[in-house]
Amino acid sequence: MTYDSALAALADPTRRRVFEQLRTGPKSVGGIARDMPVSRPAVSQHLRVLKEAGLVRDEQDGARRVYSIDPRGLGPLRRWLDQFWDQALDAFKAEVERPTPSPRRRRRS
Amino acid sequence: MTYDSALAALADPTRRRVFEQLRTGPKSVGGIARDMPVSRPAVSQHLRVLKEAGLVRDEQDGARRVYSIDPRGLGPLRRWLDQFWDQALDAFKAEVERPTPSPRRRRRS
DNA sequence: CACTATCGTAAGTCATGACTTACGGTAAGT
DNA sequence: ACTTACCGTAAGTCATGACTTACGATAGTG
Repeated sequence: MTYDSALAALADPTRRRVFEQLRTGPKSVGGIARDMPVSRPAVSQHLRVLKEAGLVRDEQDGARRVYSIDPRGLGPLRRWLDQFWDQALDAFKAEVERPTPSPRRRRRS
Repeated sequence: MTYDSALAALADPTRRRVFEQLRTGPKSVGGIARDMPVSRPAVSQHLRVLKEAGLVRDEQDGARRVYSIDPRGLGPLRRWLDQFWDQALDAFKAEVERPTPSPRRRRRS
């Protein structure tokens, strides 16, 4: 739900690959696992983490279960990153534009 | 350097807290560790990971070592997130607005 | 020089989590 | 009803990594 669970979920490379497979559209569990080097239960577990992080949604379709990206899931992470980016840029700018080299003592040539 | 190392680096809560402490400006290792529940060597190790991910820079200042955020470090992650955001939204939109199975959709926003 | 402050690294411990196989449960086809 | 396809969960294994303490190296101070 928050940006930290999204970060934790997207940190693992395998899980991120699962997530990226949904970028083109909804997909079933078996369809995802077919293009991956891990077992199907592993994919299920990754999807569980992604779902708990609010990044994907699931929908029953007969015997299959179709997963798709929940676009709102990336919102918090995006906002956190943006805010962070702005503040970091400001601090960096202030650091660069500083006229006098340093208020530190000791500088006797 | 790339978005995956940035994701891995920012996934850990403690390391993210170290990173967030630099948001207000440069800080020394001891200064960071003073506001954290872990030891100073732990902070050093976290800073090492952050540095290898290109998220922070370090500068020697006497006996101290001052760390600051490298604004360019968040670039790849931001770009990846944006691209992902757009594509996911398009796929989601096409999925919702589907009166008939539409073939493809190009970017719009 | 002796002493202190600041920091990085090495080594070892320990919990977390990413896999596997095995199993049970539901839906569709014959 | 039987068989097949699809999927989630449980349990167990094993590597990764986040800590700790101990130590050494360097810079400033008296």
